[in-house]
Amino acid sequence: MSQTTFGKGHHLHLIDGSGFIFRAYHALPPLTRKSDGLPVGAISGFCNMLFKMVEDQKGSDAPTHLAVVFDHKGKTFRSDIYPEYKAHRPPAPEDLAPQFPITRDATRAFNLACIEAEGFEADDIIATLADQARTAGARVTIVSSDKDLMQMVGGGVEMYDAMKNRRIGVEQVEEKFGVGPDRVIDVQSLAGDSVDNIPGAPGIGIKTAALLINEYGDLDTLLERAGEIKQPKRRETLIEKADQIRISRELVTLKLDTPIDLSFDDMAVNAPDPDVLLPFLAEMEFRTMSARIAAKLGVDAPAIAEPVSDTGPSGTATPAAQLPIDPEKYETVRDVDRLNAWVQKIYDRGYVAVDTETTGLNEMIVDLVGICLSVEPGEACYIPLIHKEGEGDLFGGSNLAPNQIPLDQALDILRPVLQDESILKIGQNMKYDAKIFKRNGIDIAPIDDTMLLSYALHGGLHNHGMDALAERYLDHKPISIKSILGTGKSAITFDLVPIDEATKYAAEDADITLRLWQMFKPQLHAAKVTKVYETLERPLIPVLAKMEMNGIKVDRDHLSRMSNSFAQSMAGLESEIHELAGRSFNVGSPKQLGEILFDELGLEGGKKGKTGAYSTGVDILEDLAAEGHDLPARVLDWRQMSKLKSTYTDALQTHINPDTGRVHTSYVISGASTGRLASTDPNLQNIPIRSEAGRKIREAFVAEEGNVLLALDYSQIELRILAHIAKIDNLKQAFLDGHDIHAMTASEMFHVPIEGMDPMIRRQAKAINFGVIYGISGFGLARNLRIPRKEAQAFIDTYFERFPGIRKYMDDTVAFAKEHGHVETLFGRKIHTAEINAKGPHAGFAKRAAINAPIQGTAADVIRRAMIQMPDAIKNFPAKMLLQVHDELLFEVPKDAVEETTETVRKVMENAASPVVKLDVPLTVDAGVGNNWAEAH
DNA sequence: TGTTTCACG
DNA sequence: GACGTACGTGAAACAC
Repeated sequence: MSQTTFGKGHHLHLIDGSGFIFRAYHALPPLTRKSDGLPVGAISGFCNMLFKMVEDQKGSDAPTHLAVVFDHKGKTFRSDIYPEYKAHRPPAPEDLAPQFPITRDATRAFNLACIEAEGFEADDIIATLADQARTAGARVTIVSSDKDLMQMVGGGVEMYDAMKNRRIGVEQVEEKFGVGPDRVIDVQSLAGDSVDNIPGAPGIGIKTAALLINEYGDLDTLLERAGEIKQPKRRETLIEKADQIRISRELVTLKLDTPIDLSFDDMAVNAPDPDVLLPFLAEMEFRTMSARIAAKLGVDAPAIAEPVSDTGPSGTATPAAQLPIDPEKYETVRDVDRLNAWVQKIYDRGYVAVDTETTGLNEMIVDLVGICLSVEPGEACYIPLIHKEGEGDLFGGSNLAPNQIPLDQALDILRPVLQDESILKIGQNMKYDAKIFKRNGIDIAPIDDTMLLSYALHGGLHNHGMDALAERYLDHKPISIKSILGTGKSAITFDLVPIDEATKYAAEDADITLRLWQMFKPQLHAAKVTKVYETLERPLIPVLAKMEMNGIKVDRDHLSRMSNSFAQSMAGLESEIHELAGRSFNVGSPKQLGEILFDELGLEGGKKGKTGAYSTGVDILEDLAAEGHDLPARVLDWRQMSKLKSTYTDALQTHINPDTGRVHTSYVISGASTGRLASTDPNLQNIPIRSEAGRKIREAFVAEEGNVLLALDYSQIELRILAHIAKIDNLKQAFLDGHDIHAMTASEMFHVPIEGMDPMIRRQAKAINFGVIYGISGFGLARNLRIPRKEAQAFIDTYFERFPGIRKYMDDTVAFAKEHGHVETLFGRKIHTAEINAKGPHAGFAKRAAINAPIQGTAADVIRRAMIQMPDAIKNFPAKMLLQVHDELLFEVPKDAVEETTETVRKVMENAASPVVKLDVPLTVDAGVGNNWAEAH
């Protein structure tokens, strides 16, 4: 490619290299070079991003020119203007600093231009180049998410946020700043920036700034005419702080004349030179990346010394993801001979990745369509079993496609190996496949689950679905199921997919699963989460599978009667509401309701929310109702009925399985970052109980004839765990003595006797106790108790005085999170806290989550342990475990076995923490029995 | 598809 | 006095 003159027709990419590095550092788990322990996580992420940029941009939109721009170390000219500029920035983390210079080497190794300039920030260089390129008539894409660069957008310059995969044009800038790119500087000068320590005008944020600029045209005019502003506070601020605002403008204005010693021709895109790039990657010991990039460049991967570590049970596994993923290479197994050959491969290897394909997502209903296997990366097969083809007959049935092994015959061949104790079966979300196999007469065991491996390793960092894992850890985007099945009404089921196409999709899943397993399994030990995975995750799979298949009986008629009654009440309320409003409208629309309440009826309690819509949540409506307004009170009643009807009485009926007559939920083991389970389709963990009307819904959950429902729940488990973890002696003692913990708290705080205590006082103490678990704040407590914020803060201060251990626990936990990037439960479960070092409003959020996680997570671990022991503990009883609701287990038991079951289950639950953790407080369990779930509570 | 509201622990 | 805050979930309806 010959470059003569840079300009029209060219496309320049300017990459914010420093931004890339920080994002890579914070987004990825720490990684060190095996040979000498050099931290290389950020470098690895940086290289991956560079490579991705180069690879992704090969289309017509490809850059013709590209430069990676870095911040130069040391002070910039902005510090001379304003010494406080970025003065509060902490130094880079210790394990990041040594990686900075190497990222420059990496850039050059990829054959990309690398620019930095002393005394200037990367943003200035980017701005200067973008401006010059724009003038020359070229297109420019700035790869960065830094809002300071938004002033450059327009006239052929766009930004691209690589993390969010989002282009930022003039429209997006207007969204963010409320003004066009040409006025961004003005708005920033007024709003300032706490992160960079740009003062701006105190009391004025982006919203107000945009308002002012839009009204007066530009900053100079605004400052000139500041005296005309109506609001006294604003007027004074703008007059008094005019100099400060002008300094802020200097700080936020990017330089368009930064000295740059490269020409555009130096930035022309050229392919990397394998002889330069691969030795660099080898030096970094990036094994997987070297292999992948070598493959892309069409050369052999360099040899890198194998680290001394076990890669799996056989110890001879191919390193994960070394081969490119090529769906064309997978085999379709169509006859018994080939299937037997695969079984032999499995025995030779000792483990196999397995994936089932079905006609849908509901494991209790769907049919098994096919099975995929993989024993080695890149080598996988699909065994189609009941694929259909042709037009089908008049009854909607279709003909079985030819050349498929009959279902039963295939299962008979696979059964021995799938049940073989010496063969490990690996799956992604194995609970699903285990249930499918169980319904087809196969008890698959032993098993490993890549979803749960990832959960144990990376809990809190990201979700653990296969697509996310493949993209993040294998840098591969799997074929989407939507592209195979279509969407919406025209979607088909998997048995209707042509077998050739099905093979590519399905076998790829098994291939990916195997690669993920080869990557994750050896990491458990180093991450110190082997125990977590082996005792809290993996053994839960069969327990939950059994519970879910048990299901719970639901009385359809009861629900149906309630639906009718709710419908009637709602109709009555609706006409009342319309009359009060003076016109008819959709009561279910928060937007319309807000307009009626605040615009048409003129009630107080204005706007909020980022969309600008009125907020009409319970809090607001209750306040209005308390002031004596009828309409909001009626709406609250209507809302409650609408919720109960749509979410429960109506929806639950549709979840009754026609074969079993019962409702089967599905628990997501890796759903909650803390270790809690999540229940879906339907969610049986949020069945109403707090309100009288809602409670009736629990009556529909019933026991089979001759049986009763038995509910056992931990009493105050989170507060007990808090007392233990934070070492609060008087709290511990109260639990040991069996005292009313909220009354005792109130007594300690307000010096009132427990006997004859005012219920209001106890209520407040209770709110504080719960608040502590959630990472208390004056604001939150004030809102919860509906008291002034000052009072709430005073309560909290008193609380911390009386229980100083709590303060220490909170501070220590946040400090631990900041240092390690995660917090831990008493059982060693790690909950990563990626945002903990974030700035701005994010920070408070992350802190509270970090404070809460060890408490909520330890409680979750305890009940997991109880559940895992349960099948063995009750194996001689005719009892069935049906549901888990965070601190409660629900059983279905024949009437005559209730007492012995209760005592056995109670014992297991109360002792579930030991012997691993010896709690200083006893765990106690309350039990209830009844013909339905409401009675059992 | 994202937002709002509300059900639970 | 800038911003927005109790922690963890899932589902349904509305609005775009």
